[in-house]
Formats: sequence, C-alpha cells, structure tokens
Amino acid sequence: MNPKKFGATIRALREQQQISLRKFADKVGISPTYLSKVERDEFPPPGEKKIKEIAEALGQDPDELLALAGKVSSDLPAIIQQRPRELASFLRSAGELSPEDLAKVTKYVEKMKRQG
Amino acid sequence: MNPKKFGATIRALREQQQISLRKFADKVGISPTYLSKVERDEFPPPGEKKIKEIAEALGQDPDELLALAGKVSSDLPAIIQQRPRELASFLRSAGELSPEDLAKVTKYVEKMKRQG
DNA sequence: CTGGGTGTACAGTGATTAGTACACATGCAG
DNA sequence: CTGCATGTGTACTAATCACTGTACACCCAG
Repeated sequence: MNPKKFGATIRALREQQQISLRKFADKVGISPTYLSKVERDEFPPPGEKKIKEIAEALGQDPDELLALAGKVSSDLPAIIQQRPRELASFLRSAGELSPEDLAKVTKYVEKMKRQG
Repeated sequence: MNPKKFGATIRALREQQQISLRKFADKVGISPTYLSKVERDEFPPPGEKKIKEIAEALGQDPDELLALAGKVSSDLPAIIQQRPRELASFLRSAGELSPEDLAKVTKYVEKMKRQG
C-alpha cells in the first residue's frame, strides 16, 4: 500500500507512550541511529523479528505492522508451502472477495474447527 | 518440506523431455554451470522468476515448484498485505484443516464467486 | 584422432539486506 | 555554564543472494 508510512506510524505510537528514541531502540534491540532513520522513513523497515518486537513494545498487531512494512510473517509462506495449489488459488480468489464474504468464509472455517 | 528435492526433481523432469542441460539452461536464461549445481542441490534454487520459467518449460505448476524450492509466489504475500489480520488468521486456521475440509472451503469460495 | 556435445569444478562478482559506530547539535535542569 | 539527555548526519560493514566465466574431462561420430 503506502510504502512510506511505517516509520511515521511507529514514531507516532512511540511518542504516545512517551518513550525516548534511545530507550525504545534499546528495548527492541537496535541502534538509536538506525531507529531514527527508520522512523523518518529514510531507511526501509527492519527485518521481521525486529518488527515483531516493535509491535509487542507498542501493543500493535504484528501482522498489521508487518503489512505496513510490506512484509508478511514468515509462518504464512510456510503454511502455504504445505498445500501450494489449494492455498494459492484460495488466496487469489480471496483477493476478489468482498470483506463481508471473506468474513463468511472465516466463520465457515471456525465452524469446521469447532466440529473437528 | 524436503529441502533438498528441488534440484533432483527438475533434473528428472528435464531428462524425461530429453533436453540437454545446456539447452535447458539457455531456454530458461541461466548459465549451464549454475543449473548443474542447482540440479544436484549443491546450490539453493534460483529466484522466483527463473523458477517460473523452469516450471513453464517443464509443464509444471509454478506454485508447486516454488513450494519445493521453499518459496511462495510474490503475489500471495501482496494479497495478504491487503487484509493482514483476516488472511493471516485464516491461513493459520487452514493449516490445521484436513485436506477434505480445505477442499470444502475452496468450493464454498468458488460458489461465492459465481454468485458475485 | 579430432571436433562437437555432454556435464562439472573452481573461482569469483555485483546487488541487496539489515544493520553499526562515532561524532555532532540542540535543549533544558540544576 | 556545565552536563546530560535528546535526536540526527556521515560513513561504513558483514552477510547473504543470485548468479557468471573460464576451463576442464569425458564420450562418441565421422
């Protein structure tokens, strides 16, 4: 989507929690320099692991934050690889579904899981 | 899955079509040296683009071949990023579904698409 | 016995990814 | 006006990725 909003987003959230850049960098295990550049979208977002730590520290959904960074949690590709044809074609269809229809599908799956 | 079967698989298929390594390398746009190493699983599989050309040249499903290579077609992550929460949670559920149940879900989606 | 085709060994490379260290400037508290 | 915290500019770097070129040994046809 918008490829330049990751940094701005996490900066805003960090400022809401009143944490200094250095403290936050330290908490998520990166250098302050790097975080500074990332927050101003001067550097691309970090790797998956760091993004997940950032999400945790900021109380955000990791998948959402990864998406903002133009990434996807690596367990999802791993799942797709188990059944490439079915899941690939599902996803390509799902891309065309309305949000409501997608919600129906999700409910359908939930039901199946409950029934075992 | 088996992280060392990609090369062996494409070598077998290539030999079935009776194409020489050099000709095949040329056809898919890589060097013979490289193909040789890849086919003996001495080098990791090539990038997505080349794998798709290989799939085409061998008449295989690209998603299947990509999966063998431990990869996923990049349009799928792109789709997931449109609705990270829903699709991530769907996939994590789908990972636990039996093949039959997954087939049911796929049919359900197909039906929705036909109905618009 | 040479010339073309087969696959392979060895050695490297250019681009990208995911960062780091060090030094600096500004502001504000005591 | 010192001293400490804040964020930032400059300059690298180590590792990985996705390959390539050159040269070689082998086989077989003519």
